[in-house]
Amino acid sequence: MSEPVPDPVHDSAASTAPGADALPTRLDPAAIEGPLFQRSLDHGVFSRSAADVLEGGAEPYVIVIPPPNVTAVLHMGHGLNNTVQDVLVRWRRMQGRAAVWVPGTDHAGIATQNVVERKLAAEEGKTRFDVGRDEFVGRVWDFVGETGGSILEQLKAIGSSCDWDRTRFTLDPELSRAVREVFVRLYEKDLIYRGEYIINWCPRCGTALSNEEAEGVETDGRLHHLRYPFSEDAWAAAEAAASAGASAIVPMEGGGWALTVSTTRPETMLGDTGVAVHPDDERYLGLVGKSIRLPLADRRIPIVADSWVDREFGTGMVKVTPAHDPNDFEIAKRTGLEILNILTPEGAVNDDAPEAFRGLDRFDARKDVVRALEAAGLYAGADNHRLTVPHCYRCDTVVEPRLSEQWFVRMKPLAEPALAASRDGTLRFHPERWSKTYEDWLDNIRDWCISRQLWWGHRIPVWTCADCGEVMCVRVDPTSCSACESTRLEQDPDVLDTWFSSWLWPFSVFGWPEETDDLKAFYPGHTLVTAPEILFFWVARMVMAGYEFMGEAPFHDIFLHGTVRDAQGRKMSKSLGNGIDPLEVVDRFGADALRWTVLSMCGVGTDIHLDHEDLEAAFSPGRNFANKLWNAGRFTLMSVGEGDVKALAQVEADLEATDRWILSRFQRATTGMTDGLERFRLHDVVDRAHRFFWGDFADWYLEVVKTRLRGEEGEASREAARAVLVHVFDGTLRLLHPMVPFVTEHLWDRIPWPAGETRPSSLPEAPWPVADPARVDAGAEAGFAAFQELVAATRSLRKEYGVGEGAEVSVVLVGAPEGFRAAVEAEALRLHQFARVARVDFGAEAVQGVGATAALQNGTELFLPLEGLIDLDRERERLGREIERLGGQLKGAMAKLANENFTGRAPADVVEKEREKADTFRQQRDTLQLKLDSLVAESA
RNA sequence: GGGCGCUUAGCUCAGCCGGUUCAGAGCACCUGCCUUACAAGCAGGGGGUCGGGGGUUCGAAUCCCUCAGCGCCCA
Repeated sequence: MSEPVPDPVHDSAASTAPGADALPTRLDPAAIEGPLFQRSLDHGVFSRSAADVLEGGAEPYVIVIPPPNVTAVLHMGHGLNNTVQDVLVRWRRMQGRAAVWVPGTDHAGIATQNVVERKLAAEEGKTRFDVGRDEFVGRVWDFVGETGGSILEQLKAIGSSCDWDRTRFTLDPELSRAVREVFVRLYEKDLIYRGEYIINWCPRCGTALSNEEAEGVETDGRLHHLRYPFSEDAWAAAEAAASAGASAIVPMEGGGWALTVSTTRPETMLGDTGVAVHPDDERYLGLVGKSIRLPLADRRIPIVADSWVDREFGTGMVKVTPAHDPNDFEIAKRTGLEILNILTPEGAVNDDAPEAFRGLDRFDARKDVVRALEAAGLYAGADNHRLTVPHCYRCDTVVEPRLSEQWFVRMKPLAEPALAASRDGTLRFHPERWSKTYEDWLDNIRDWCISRQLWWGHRIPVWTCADCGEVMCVRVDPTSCSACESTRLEQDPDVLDTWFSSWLWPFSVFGWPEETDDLKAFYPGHTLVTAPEILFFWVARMVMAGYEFMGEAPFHDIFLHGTVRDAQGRKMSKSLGNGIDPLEVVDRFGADALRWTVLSMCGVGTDIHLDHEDLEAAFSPGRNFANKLWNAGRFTLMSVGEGDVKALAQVEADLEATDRWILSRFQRATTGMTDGLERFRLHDVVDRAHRFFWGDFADWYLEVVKTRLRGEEGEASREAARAVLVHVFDGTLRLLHPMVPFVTEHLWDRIPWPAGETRPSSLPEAPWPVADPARVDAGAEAGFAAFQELVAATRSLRKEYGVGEGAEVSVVLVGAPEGFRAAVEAEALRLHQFARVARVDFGAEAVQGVGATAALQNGTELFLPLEGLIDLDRERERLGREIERLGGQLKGAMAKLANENFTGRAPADVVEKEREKADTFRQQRDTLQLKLDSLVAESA
């Protein structure tokens, strides 16, 4: 059930009398959020055109969304990421910027293909090869058409104010054209090349991966020691080496000698084509050039020297498997060793290996090889060994290093400007420390393997002529060979890494390579918001692409937020089942609650812990805040009432001290929050908002004006209070709107407006407050702080001695400074309201009699006569404790002031402050000491 | 092995360039309140020698060194 959303400005038929009419006592987010969001969409509040910038002169503010996978389901990581972006965008929009937040999705090659392959297997028992490439790709499109992009709808539920008309998909024709253009340009510049190298291969996905996609996982493994017998011609050299102390060389039982090599992957020995030692390793010098007989395979392989070998590791001799290890591959290239691939693409032993092992999965082969070596007396045991094993980042299968022909991007030239941008401050990371990680990666950049043996993605635009072998990389599909005009052309079957399209996102979404108005208006963008996990995958590469194709960085501020974890600190994941569904949170607590909760935990560089088993505990702070705001709004609207409200300027003369106080506090909140947003300190922003709205506005100001609003203090006072209330509440809603957009907008719609003042079209379009220095009133703040202290001290004493909350008391203030006395007299009514003080007396000397005493900061003795209620011993004890505490403070301050080093070296204002502190401590202590003395005297 | 970060109240975290009554918030806890905006609330309260040690300084939770524990990234 949703109540109709009044729309005083856009909808001429709407009620012309906004107000608190029948707001329920509790906020019902489900009733307001959907309709409000729809209204903003209907009025195009989130949309900006290039003309706004190019013709209207608006200053742009651009964020491109980290595109979620097209098949993804919204999780809390998205919830956090998009809340942060939305806060920034809504804030800048209110500041008058042409704010454009571009949404969209990523085709996610491997992930999406996996989903459809599994579906195909489950529903029809078929593989993609059974249905064929065209049919399969068609089915992926069908699947994406049905469920793809639903994550974008889910983003709307949390209030994401994207420019939804600009929604893009990395496989859209325009974006695909950008990918193709980039490929051809880089190819023409010789920055893309094809070559045979060891790449990371996922046997389950059946494709190459980039280095970044192979995630190292620390694993407890075994380091196996294998014995390779020397060929007969090497026995003499082996014996010499052994007697020279080479412990890795041992005599064989049946005669002859063997060496020892160590490996964590024994099955790879089937593909060994050599053994390497360090050229400077004197132990093995005589062996280089000799050969061994590779067990099981019964091949003769040479011993070579290569300086890559680490003399200290293991025996200092390493087996060389060029087709299955990147370092070994390099050794082989340098030393001319043969390259022998012994694994199939699925990770099983192939027919180039000894027959006994063919067809075995790599892990079974590992066991069998060990067994066979054992049987041959060539296994020398194993040690426990901790190692890092690469896993496929999509399916977690152990990645196999594999020799294969793939396409690569030469990264070094692209990395240079991206590196310089960080070093010279063009790019600013928040938190700053990530710049180091970014720079380190770019500094040690390696070429990027971009081809994937998949069907879902951008197909590599390279054709080979079957007749003459000509290779063509072209922007438009060729029909005949450019060299021999043959029409027998074959396109490279592979597709490109998904990141090869997302690295273009900041400009491809605006129509590049066309020179569009959008591109002119909205490139470069401003802020990128993401998690550190994709710093290399995406952020660094976007910067590179930005410089290469647009000549400048795609954004300048990079905000990296933490990871959402469960209560035990584990990353939320499907497999652990510890995830939180943001939509469930929205249903139960509202989008505002979700947003506020997440933001309040968004400390700089910290992860966010949420208990998936107790959503109530996790999200109640946000819900409670939104509800508090709701109720403060209800009260404000009800007490301001229906009649005309004056503008602040009209009640200037009638402003009271508390009005000046809240206005001053509001200026400080505005300054603080704006500053926090500029510095990406969202936790601070939330904290300041909370302190101002709840601590100042709701707890004190709303209470203070109650009697005035009821007209108990005259019409002028009432009108001033109403004007201030409306003014400050309007400003408060504006300050809070980026964080909690729904509850603020619902309330703001109902605020009465002073006649003659222009009302903004809607809260999302209302100008962000700018602090007015003229309204900062230190005197009013100090005065009200003293009043608050008096109230708190009185309440505390009342509680301490169990005075019932309803019971009235009188207080005596002894030694009150003149200004304070006047202020207290002026606020007598409020003192009654806050602390049930029925009567205040002022005295010059300590009052005799039974009661409780506290010393205020200005030295005033607060005395609460409590005849019959007070326990004198308790009061003496309490005063003693207080005196002792103050004495300690005083002693500390005095010691500092007595220290010439302090008075001489510390800044004058610090010394002065210390002097004031000492005076205050002394005054407070003396006040209480006098009181204690009199109590002691009395009981004596 | 290299790099980055963390360790502050029972829990999650603030505390930015060293100096606001010997450290703050939320949650949790204790006590009292359904006071006509709000019990998703109000009022009051307990709880921390800021991981250990050393140093710089007039002054350190804050800067430096070191040790211990934890986490992340890269090889």
